[in-house]
Amino acid sequence: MAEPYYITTAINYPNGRPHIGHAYEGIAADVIARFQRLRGREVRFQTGTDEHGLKMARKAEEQGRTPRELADEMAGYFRQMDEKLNISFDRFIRTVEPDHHRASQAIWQRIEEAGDLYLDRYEGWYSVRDEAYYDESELKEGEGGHKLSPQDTPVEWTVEESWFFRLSKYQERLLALLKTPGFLEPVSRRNEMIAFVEQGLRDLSISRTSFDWGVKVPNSDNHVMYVWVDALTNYLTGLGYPDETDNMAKFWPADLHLIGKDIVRFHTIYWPAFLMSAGLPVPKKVFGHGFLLNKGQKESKSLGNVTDPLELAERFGVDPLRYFLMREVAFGQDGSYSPEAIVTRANAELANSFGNLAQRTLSMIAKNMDGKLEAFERSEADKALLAQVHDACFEDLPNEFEKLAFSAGIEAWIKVVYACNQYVDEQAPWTLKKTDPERMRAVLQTLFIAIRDLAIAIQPVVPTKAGALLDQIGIPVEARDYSDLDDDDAWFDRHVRTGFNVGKPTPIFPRLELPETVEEGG
RNA sequence: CGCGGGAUGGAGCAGUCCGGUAGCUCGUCAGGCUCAUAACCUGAAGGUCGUUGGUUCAAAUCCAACUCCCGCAACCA
Repeated sequence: MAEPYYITTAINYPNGRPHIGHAYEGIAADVIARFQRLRGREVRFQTGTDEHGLKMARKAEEQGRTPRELADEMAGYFRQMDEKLNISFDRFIRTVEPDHHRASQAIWQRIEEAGDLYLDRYEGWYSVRDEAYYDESELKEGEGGHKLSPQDTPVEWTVEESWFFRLSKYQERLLALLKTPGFLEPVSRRNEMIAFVEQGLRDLSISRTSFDWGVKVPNSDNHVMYVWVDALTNYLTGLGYPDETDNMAKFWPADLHLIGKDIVRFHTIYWPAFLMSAGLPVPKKVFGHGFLLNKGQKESKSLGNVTDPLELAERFGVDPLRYFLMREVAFGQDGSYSPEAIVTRANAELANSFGNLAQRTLSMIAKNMDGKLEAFERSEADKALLAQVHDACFEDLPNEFEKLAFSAGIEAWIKVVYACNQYVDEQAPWTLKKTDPERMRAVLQTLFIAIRDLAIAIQPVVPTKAGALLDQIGIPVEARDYSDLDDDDAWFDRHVRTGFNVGKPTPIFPRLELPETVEEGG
């Protein structure tokens, strides 16, 4: 029975179009999902959009339309991006969907039944932008005597009736959870959250009466839920909560919530507390990845350096873009990207090293062996190379990916690609062709085996291209799992027996051109 | 005393948690090969790992202090 694996991205707030950060998170989650599938696990992968809240309501108002109209349009862009980037989600959830309202209300009621809610009046300085209240002592004096939040956002004195969640009650349990190795990664984020909890937790205001674009609080119709209560619940909605579905039994608690570093607090403090209160298990792991910087600068509309991820995918190809993002940046840390960097990385590793390895090998087989494979004797050098390839593909890359160290995993993989090219050079099959054709065939077939392993291993990162290569070398779709890497080349014997023919290859990873540099005007 | 991240050969980074010959890619220079996507392979030059002090037989890695850079208003992972 396949072991289940449930992974989620944060659901995206669609008050603008998707940007590179959304693409990054989606791609990373997709790589994990595909990786776990190749490991033989039964994967459920959920992503989507978080459409409630004041900011959406205001944005819609500005545009003279209903929040729902805005949400429909924007959610469409996000979904379109996911499809374009080959994000293999099982469910794209929208928080406006009826089952989500039902789930949110259900968890609310559980929390209420646990005695963790109370109605109170909330008076305080509220920042619309932050969607948060601040204590008088936290405020700063802005220009003209206006009060500002610690983030320098304007605050207004607001009085409203609000439901409160007894967050303080869970302080000790949360602390224990945060200290559980592996629950929150990377570790730098963990220390931050522990410090936050140790400061002491205050009860959380979790409903609003000032607007109505959200999930209605049960039996309290003038209240809508604080966006985070409803947003976080999406992870349960998709499994059928509150019904006791097969999916709930199989996939909850989630194996991994993949999120940006800015929302770690919501996922590792509020969310577990809500779950504890509702009597549900907490997620096994939360990972807060870093941000992508555009040549070292954060992207922003005001700087005018916002990149449309679809445009990047269009320009460089989906798989090269995916490869770049996973390879270039140490996952968990901030990273930087630029067209130059994408082109350099993709050309050096995908085109020149891996793509060209496949191309030179397959075309020699096609030309010098009529594309036919045969049983062959392996020399020490052949065995050594294949052992190295096997280790990288079957051990190193999977081990690193399991730790979410994508860059390190791909590095192990590309190292062995280099080793293959080195082997080609040392063996010089073009010379063997004249001096020792049998040996030449052994060399080329050794490479053929290596290429198959390499292509299987890299599938999560470049699924389309790896798939195309595997097609070229005749590996059936059902024989491309990681477990197939360990079949003692039974597949190769099959290939020989069935008389598989290697056709004239076409390059899988063409070199990319650097687009005309557009000089910014002075 | 706001919070956090960073400082490693020309550029971009890994290594720092669990001290022990400083590693990768790009670039540069020299050479090899010609099967292949003007691709591939080999070798070389180039770093007192931000500063100062401490712990240690030994510090990029641990401790203390300091300097500089970048995020933390909006759009926004």
